Amino acid sequence: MSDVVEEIKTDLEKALEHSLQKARDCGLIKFNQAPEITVEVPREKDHGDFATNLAMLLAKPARMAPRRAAEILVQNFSAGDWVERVEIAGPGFINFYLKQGWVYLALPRVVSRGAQYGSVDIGKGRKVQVEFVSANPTGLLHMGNARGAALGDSIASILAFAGYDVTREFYINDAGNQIENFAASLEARYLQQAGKEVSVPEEGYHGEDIIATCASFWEKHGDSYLSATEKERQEALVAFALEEKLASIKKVLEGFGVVYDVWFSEQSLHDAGAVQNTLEFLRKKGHVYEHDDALWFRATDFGVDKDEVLIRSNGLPTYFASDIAYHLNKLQRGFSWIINIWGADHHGHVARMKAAVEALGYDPAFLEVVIMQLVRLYKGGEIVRMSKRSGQFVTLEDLIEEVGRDAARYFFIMRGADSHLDFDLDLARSESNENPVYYIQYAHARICSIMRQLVEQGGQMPGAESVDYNLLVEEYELALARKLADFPGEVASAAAGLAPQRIARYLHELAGLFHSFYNSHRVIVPEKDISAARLVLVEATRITLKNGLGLIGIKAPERM
RNA sequence: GUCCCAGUAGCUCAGCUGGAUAGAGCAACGGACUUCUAAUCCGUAGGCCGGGGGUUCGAAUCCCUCCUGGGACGCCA
Repeated sequence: MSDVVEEIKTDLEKALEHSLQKARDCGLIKFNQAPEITVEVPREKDHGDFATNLAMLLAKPARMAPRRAAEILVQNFSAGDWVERVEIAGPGFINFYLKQGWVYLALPRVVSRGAQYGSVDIGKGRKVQVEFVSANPTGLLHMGNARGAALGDSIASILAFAGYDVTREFYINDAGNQIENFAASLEARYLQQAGKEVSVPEEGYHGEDIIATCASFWEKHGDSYLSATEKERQEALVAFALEEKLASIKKVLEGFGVVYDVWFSEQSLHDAGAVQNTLEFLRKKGHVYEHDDALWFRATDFGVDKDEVLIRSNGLPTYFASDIAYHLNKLQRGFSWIINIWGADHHGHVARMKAAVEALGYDPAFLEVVIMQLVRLYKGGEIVRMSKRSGQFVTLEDLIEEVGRDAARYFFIMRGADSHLDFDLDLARSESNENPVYYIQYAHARICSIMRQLVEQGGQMPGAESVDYNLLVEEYELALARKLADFPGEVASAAAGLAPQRIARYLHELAGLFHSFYNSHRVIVPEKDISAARLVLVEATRITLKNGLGLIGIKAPERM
């Protein structure tokens, strides 16, 4: 247990429970059912270190004025080691004021847990899968994919740190309609390469990357596929292009700090007969029907407003059909929490997919879809228009090139998934005080600099257990230590809410407290004892900053 | 028309599983480098939390309704 805040909360809750029981036994207070006892950290510092609203919750069942209930509770309250005084305030809050040193309980724990500080076990090893990006392997990664990558990867890291058994997965849409389209586009470019007058289909892929792909195909195979059948030619082109595209996507994502555990091919589901088997299963369960030569899923049975086509009248299964097979596959692999990160343009798909999960005989709550709102790119104060048709858009690769991996990742996760993101390229690129990423990294670099200074002066890091923390009495020292103690709780909240932006905000606040401290006090001072205590304080800060930055995939530089 | 997301300081947004006096960054203004990194700090100013109703001891937070902006509503994915 490294969460000092949680420990004290629990202790206080237990003490309150005893107090309540005692008061009831003495007949001072009467009620049928005890309200839930919770201790919270008040927003206002003046309201103590911890507080409870128990007396107010008690007012109704005990038929008693809340302040009176509070008085009884306080009179029967036996304080633990750290409680200095208890006060009743406002409408009936009970505020607990702790002895100053309690915040320093966290420091030796941070140091001893090191890279593990902040990890919690709310997951208890539960198997969770996070599927994200899953971009069409027919093109380049765009800003939407980039946001999905940053969000999905950070969520996965946070869940892993919170005790879940996490699998990161990329679903490769290498089957269906868009592959037909892809094939036709590739073929057109190939034939153009051979000097023929062919145009890329209207609905095809017009990007320049396709031309480049065809050029490398031409280099390898020359005109040997001119005489082949259309089918052979297209298959060869598609196989070649998919391999090249996937390798490139993988490489770019790795450059963005995103590494997957599983790359799952949609085509493999068709090859294994999984799509057919899934449809057969649904048919047996009576969830499908035929209409207008197509096969439909009766989503309306599960409260969805429209049914959905599984097999088109031309005999080809829809994307939805293979997606159901894919989700069945996920469930069969033992994931009891499946998180999909989807763009807002797919939100209509959510209810249907949940209905499908239910139709398959699983709890639809197993499936959680994080819908992220779209990204608008700004440059020079104006929106940068992205258009697939013209092949003109900013790719993830361009973005990393232009603003750097760390700034890009920070900007994508500093807002909640459900808020529309205006990505200001100029701001992200600026290496100035306008850029919050550097603010956090700078705090880390500054601490590293202190450590270098320490070594240069022949000093060394004191043992965290041997330090007298009571020497840390300055306001900034207390605030910093208090903030460090919050980290495990922040990780738990971020995991529960799938909210990496909480980590970003936390780190920004932590860095801010450090900078304030740094500007008012020196760490390495002639008084050895104070120096030792401060060294542990900043070392604990460094560890926490590094761990937190790791969760959102941002580097913690030692120098800047 | 139906559904989803958003509406909080001049700008971009936190806070939204209900708590006490609503926060941060940027922008504005005034200060701080002979010191372990000034990519920093200190201070000032800035608000009918879109409008209206309701639930509650208590609402930015929950419910209803209206307004505004974005998105989705295909035998595309």
